[in-house]
Amino acid sequence: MEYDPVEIFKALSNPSRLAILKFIYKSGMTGTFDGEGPCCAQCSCMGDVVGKFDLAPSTISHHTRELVRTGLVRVERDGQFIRLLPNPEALEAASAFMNTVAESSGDR
Amino acid sequence: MEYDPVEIFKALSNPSRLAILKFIYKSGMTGTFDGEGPCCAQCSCMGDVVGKFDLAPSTISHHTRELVRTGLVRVERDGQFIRLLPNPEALEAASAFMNTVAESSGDR
DNA sequence: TCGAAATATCGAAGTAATTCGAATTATAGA
DNA sequence: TCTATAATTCGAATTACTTCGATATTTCGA
Repeated sequence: MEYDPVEIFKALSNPSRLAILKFIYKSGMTGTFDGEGPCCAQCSCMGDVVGKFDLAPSTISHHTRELVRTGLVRVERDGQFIRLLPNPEALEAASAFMNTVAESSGDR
Repeated sequence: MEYDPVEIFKALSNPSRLAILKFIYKSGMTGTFDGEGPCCAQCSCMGDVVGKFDLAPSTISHHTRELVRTGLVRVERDGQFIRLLPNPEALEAASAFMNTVAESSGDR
């Protein structure tokens, strides 16, 4: 998959969405369901995010869709639940883009 | 100076503003006036940017102000001209922030 | 000091983003 | 199959962003 830096920056430029992203990333990336959490112990699902933030479920869903659309987050259906998984590759791609611009200034 | 990642991401999330930033960065960062360009040969001034993009001067001015406000660009007055200088430190700060989030996922 | 050039500020129009509540779809389990 | 739970979609209200043209400010040079 290829990542669009502008779309990634836009996704990260909203404080709510950035907080949601950080929460999903902290929740881990193994994606292994073991039945210990509402959906799993190594990742978060929609309900976890809804419970964590003071935002309507529809708003969480909208922000999450943006995170998925830009590649920052991946989803897996797990029965009733939607597992949200970090995709650090997208962040790394945007970070690399920034470094390229920084270096184009002659900063070495 | 400290940099606000969210404000930097917002500044980078507009295609016009990102293009202006890239132009300023490519124009260099020495900030040494030698009289060879409209304002200088190692950097760009407002007029250079206005001449490069198909946007009204007031729009360029507004975007530049955002870039300066977030720390991505520095300005120096040079007589009639305003020199625009890259500040890669701000980009590096935002890039480092992204890497921290990426690493919080367990990606090592 | 006066005019021209560079840049900034202001106000307005159009567009996009954020958020919500209500209604809808999808799935698991009784 | 019916119900409860999880999540999404839709429509609307509010706010923010982008861009412009017109006007104002700053500075150089005649």
